Amino acid sequence: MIERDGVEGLSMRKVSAEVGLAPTAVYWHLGGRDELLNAVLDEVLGELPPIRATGRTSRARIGSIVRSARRDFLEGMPVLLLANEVGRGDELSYRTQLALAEELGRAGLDGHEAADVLRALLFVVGGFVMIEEQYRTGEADDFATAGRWADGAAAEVPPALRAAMARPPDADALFAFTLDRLLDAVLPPD
Amino acid sequence: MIERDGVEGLSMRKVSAEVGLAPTAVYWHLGGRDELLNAVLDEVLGELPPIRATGRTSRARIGSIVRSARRDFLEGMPVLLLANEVGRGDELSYRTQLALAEELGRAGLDGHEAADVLRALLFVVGGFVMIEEQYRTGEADDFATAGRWADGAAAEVPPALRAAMARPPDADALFAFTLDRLLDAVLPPD
DNA sequence: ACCTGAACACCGTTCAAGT
DNA sequence: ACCTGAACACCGTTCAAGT
Repeated sequence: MIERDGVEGLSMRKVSAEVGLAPTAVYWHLGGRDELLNAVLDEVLGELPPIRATGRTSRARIGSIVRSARRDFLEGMPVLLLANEVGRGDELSYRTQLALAEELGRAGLDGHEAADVLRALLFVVGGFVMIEEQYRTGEADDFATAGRWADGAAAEVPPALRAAMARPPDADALFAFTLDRLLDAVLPPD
Repeated sequence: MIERDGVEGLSMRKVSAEVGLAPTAVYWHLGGRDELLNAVLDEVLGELPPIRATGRTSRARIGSIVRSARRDFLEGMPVLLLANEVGRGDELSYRTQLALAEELGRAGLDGHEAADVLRALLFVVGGFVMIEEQYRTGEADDFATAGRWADGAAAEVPPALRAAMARPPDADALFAFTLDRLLDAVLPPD
């Protein structure tokens, strides 16, 4: 039901109808909507497959973890939104945190700095995914600022940049670009 | 009302009561909830002050724009959530886009690559802000994975990193770290 | 132990009717 | 042109009552 209509599309009354009970029966079993959502999330979290890095260099392996985290989040958006709604978003990323920590250790990073790198990567993934979801959810005219860039405004801006901003962003390419540059700046050389 | 209770705390019936009319009167004037929200957003967008960069080097100026964008978003979270709800999140960042474009041009970037850099910075800011909001909204036990890091699990991970991950993240420091590294990798030298 | 029905306090929205 | 009242189809939740 959450997969189909999102978290906000799940109602106690619909759930109980699907199960063939009165709405109030669910309250006896679980307590309320919040408890139901948490119970669903518990179930989902228990079934997540382990994360495996691919690649030879540790940079490649770290990149593969981050990329697959993004893919997993994008494919399981309803679950991510559910986790965020009940305030347990970080639990969903725990497996990724572990895999990254292991690989960052192998890359020679440790302590405070390694934690910063790990979290920077995680925040960037999470941020991209949530913004991409905003774009996906919106209508066709969602990319409203494109028109303004195409118009003659912004005289101080170089025209080639203006033209590039008038085209909608390619989220995949933008993510690859950002991740690449960030890894450049954040991993030890070699 | 949105400032106080968030977008989801605004209801047609409360609004109309505040104004001293029947709920249905609002429908005659505006059309519905969606139109009301868009009208509010229009008003807010019209009153935004211009963005001014500070600093001598173009790197400093770009950094200042990005930092003040984050500050503005964090201070005006209800407005950001409103803009996202009605699918106009990018309009809220248009002033920042303009300021960045101008400054990136001055830094010698143009065209496709400049657009990538601009959007990478924007996505990172937006992503951080939205994730920080998730943390702010949650309960005290929200940082649930801290406990797991403190526990003995994750044997493959260096202990100093494990200890660092057991402490909750400092969003300000993490953002400064991420922005600094990203600017290193993304701006032309000098 | 498990379930129901009635009830309360909410929603967004439509529409015929009033002035 | 502007507003109201009644109504419809929803919510989450509580609680006394049933078996």
